Amino acid sequence: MNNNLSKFSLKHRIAHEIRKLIFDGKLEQGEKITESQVSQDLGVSRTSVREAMLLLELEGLLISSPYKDTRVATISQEEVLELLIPMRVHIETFALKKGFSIWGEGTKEQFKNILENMKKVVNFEDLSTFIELDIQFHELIVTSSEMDNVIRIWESIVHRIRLHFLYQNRKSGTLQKWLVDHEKLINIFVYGKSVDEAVEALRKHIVETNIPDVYLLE
Amino acid sequence: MNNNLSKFSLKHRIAHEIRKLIFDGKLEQGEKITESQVSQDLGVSRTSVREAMLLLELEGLLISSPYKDTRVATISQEEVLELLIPMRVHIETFALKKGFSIWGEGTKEQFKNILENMKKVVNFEDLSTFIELDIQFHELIVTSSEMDNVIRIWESIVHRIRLHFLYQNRKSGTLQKWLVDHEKLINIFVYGKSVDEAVEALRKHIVETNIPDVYLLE
DNA sequence: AACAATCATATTGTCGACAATTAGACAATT
DNA sequence: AATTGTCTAATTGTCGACAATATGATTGTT
Repeated sequence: MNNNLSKFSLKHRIAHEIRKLIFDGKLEQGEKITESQVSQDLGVSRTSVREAMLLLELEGLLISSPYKDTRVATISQEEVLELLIPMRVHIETFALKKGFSIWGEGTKEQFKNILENMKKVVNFEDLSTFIELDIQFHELIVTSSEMDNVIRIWESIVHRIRLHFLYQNRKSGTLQKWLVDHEKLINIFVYGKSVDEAVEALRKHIVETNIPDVYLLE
Repeated sequence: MNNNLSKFSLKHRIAHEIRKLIFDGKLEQGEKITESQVSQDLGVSRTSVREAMLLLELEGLLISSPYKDTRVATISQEEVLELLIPMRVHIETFALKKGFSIWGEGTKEQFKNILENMKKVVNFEDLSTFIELDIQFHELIVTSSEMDNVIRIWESIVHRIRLHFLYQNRKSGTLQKWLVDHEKLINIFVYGKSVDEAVEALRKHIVETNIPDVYLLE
């Protein structure tokens, strides 16, 4: 736990560490995770780990029942495609509607920065980092709406979607396409004038990047 | 904390108690709530109260920032009407689609039981109890889908909607109308054959009971 | 061998104590 | 008078220890 640039409380930093283990594949679906082990590994007390794991449970990343062991969640494709992604679309378009007109130059710069960073990593086919940037991008949409609470709800579903996405291990070569997609979107956000156009573009972006073609045909 | 018919862990029972305080108006919007006070009042340790309050924070019922005091959330009508209720509609209709065809007699009995209980309290104009039954009704829709996780997401938004609803202090005399509404709905659930019909009826029910007429006109 | 009762171990649940941080009262400085 | 610094009280954050529970191994009985 060298991560003491604390701005977040310990439980949040621990939760972040565990999330990273899961997203990096160090912890697999259904694998057991115990409080004391994490506690030892990170050199913090079990109480803090408990609170972190409670957070993760409510994000749907961990599953636990009283006195039984805690495990990394398994993801149901049905749930992700039919429930979580539509909810995510609703949350992010809501945030965009509220935020679009109040964005200052600072926010627009942040969008452009994320895009620049994406361009930097696209050639390395570093999916993990790219996904991290994608999350940053969507998180910015949510937080810049300045609607408190929305970020909380967003977090309660987005990590599960991300996990589903990772387990799909997509074929390589799609990063370039994905980058172009983000570039178009950010241009509409930064230079566009119409909220409705931005909202529609975002909706399309989320659906197309998350739902496999085969599923859309049904 | 006489509530030791434990089937739920202590933190869940404590969270339930605090929720009750809020829904019964004993704790008002923006009012401060401290861990040690609750801990003393209920005769449990602060650790358990902390975990309970973390749950409530993630349900949007409490607000806290590091080392600062914790307070009962204030509710934004905009958020409830434009974000939470549409999300709720999506969650419950999803659950209904998944559950409708697998419901056994037991589930149908439970729906009928809830309706009977509603009939018993309708004449007392006991809004609080009626809302409790309404929650039970909708919770049954969600849990009987047998999709794990859905209940978790549902809980992360429904309590906030309920709070908004309570603060509206509606005029009396509406309970009878509300009962009839539930009766129709449950009949469609129990005796109806078409999922689509049930889904559409549920959607209509949620929107109509939660969104004031004035808002719909816009 | 099959089955049930008992026990051991691993893990989570709960607790009280101490540490860190904040906000407000009060004092010192300009 | 306004500002700045210092103390104090209230509150949240973190910790290690002990209690309760579930699971699987072991033993005993048929």
